[in-house]
Amino acid sequence: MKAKILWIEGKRAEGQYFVPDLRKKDFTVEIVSTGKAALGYLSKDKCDLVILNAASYRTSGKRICQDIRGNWAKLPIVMIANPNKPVSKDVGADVLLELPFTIRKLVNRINPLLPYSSNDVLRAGPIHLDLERRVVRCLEKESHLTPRLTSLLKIFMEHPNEVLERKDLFRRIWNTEYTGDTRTLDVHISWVRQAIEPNPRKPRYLITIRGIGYRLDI
Amino acid sequence: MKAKILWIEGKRAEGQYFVPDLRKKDFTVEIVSTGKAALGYLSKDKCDLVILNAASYRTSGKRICQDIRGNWAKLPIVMIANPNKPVSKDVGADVLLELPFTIRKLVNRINPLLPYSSNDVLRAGPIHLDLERRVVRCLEKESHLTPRLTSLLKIFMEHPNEVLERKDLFRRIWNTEYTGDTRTLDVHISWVRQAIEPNPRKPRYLITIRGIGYRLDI
DNA sequence: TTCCTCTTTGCGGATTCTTTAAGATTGCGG
DNA sequence: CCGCAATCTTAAAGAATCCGCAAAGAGGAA
Repeated sequence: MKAKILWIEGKRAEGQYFVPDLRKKDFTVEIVSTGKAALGYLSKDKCDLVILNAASYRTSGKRICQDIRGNWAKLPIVMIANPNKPVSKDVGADVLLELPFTIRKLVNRINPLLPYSSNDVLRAGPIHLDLERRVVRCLEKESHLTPRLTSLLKIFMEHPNEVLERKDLFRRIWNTEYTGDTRTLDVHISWVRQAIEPNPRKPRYLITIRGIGYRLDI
Repeated sequence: MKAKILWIEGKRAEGQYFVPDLRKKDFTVEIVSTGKAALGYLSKDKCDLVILNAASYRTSGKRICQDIRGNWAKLPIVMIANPNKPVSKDVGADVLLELPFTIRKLVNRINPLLPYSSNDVLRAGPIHLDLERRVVRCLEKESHLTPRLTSLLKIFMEHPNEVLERKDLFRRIWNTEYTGDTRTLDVHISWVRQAIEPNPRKPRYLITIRGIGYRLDI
C-alpha cells in the first residue's frame, strides 16, 4: 500500500519541484493550492501525511496548520519554511524543514511519521518488513527472511540513506570485529538483494559503497 | 459451530475488502448496506456479532449503534472508524477500530467478544477448547487433552496470531528456563498438532517460527 | 499390576550460516 | 587508455543448528 501525501502548495508552486521525486520514491501525491482546498480534500478522502509548503505563502501557514489539526488531530504535518522569513517554531507541524534541502532529507523526515499497518512492521519507502513474521515485501515481491537477514535489513531500514560501515554491521549483527577475511556479510547482502531488489544484479535500493560498506537508498 | 457476523456496510463498500478474509478465517458473514436493513435482518435471524463499518458512512454510525443496542442489548458491536474523521469514543460499540488495520488485528479484537457456550470454553477461530473437560474440537475433529497439553494450547489461544517464544513457554508451563537441551516442548507441540490439525504433518494453525518459537494462526 | 501422563533419547531431515572459489567490477597509477 | 591490484558478487558446498517425532523410560494413581 502506497502512502498518500497531500501537498499544499501556494501560488508560486516552486515546491512542486519535489513532487515528481516523491512519486518516484513510491508515494502517492495529491496537490492542492490553498488551505481551503486542503480541508475540502480531507473531508472527502483520506491521506497519510500533509506537506505544507509555507515557503510559497505570504502568511505563515500557521493558520492552515491549525485548521487541519482542528479536524484531523493526528494527521502528521510537515511544514516547509523559508529561512529568510523566520517562522516561530511552534507552528503546530510535526516537522519543520527549512529550504534548501534534498529529496533524500525530505523522505527521511517523512518516513517515521507514516502510519504502520502494525507495530511490528518497519517501513521505508516501498519496503515493508514484518519483524514478527520475518517477511519482507517490496513492490510486488514478497519473501521470507531468515533471522540474520531480518536483523540485517532492519538495521538498514532504521538508517535509510546512511552509509553503514562493514565494521559497524559486524559489530551489530555478529558481535565480532571486522577483519576482512570472510565474505559472510557480502553473501548476506546478496541474499537481501534477492529479496527486495527488482533486479538483484543491478541494485537500486541496497547500494555498495566500495571500501566502506553499504547504503539503503529510499 | 461457526460464529456469524453481520457486516453493516455503507455505499462505498470499501470495507468488504475484509469479508473474504473473514470467511477464510471460518466466520459466517452476512452483509447489509444500511442500518435499517441490519435491524430487519436481526429481527428475523440471529448473529453473534455486528461489525459496523462507520468509515463508509457520512454520519457517525452512533445512531445505528444505538438502534441495535435498543433491541439487542448484549449483541457485541465492532465499529470501524476513519481516523481522519474523529468519532467520540462513546459511540456505544464494544470495540472501536481505526483504519487501517490488518485482518489479523480484526480477528484478534473479534474473538474475545464472541459468545461462549460456557465460561470454560475458549474459542479461537474454528478451535474450541473446553478447559473443564479438557476436550478440544477443531472442525470435525474432537480430542481429549492431558493437563499439560491443555495449558499449552490455552496459552496459544489466549494469544492468537502472536509468536510465543520457547523461553516464555518454558517459563509459563514448566517454570524453568529454556536451555535447549531437551525436546520436551517439541514433543508436546507435536501432540497438540495431532489434536487440532487436519494434517499434522503440514501444520496450518500451530506454526513453527524457527529459532524463536511457535504461533497459533487463526 | 495396569493405565495414564510426562520426560528423555536419538536420529533423520530441514533450515540457516559460513566458507570457498571463480569471475566481475572498480579505482588507480602510469 | 591500459593493466593491475583491490574489492565485491554469488553459486555451490560444507558446517552448524534447529526441529519433528517415534520409541522408550520414569513416575504416580487406582
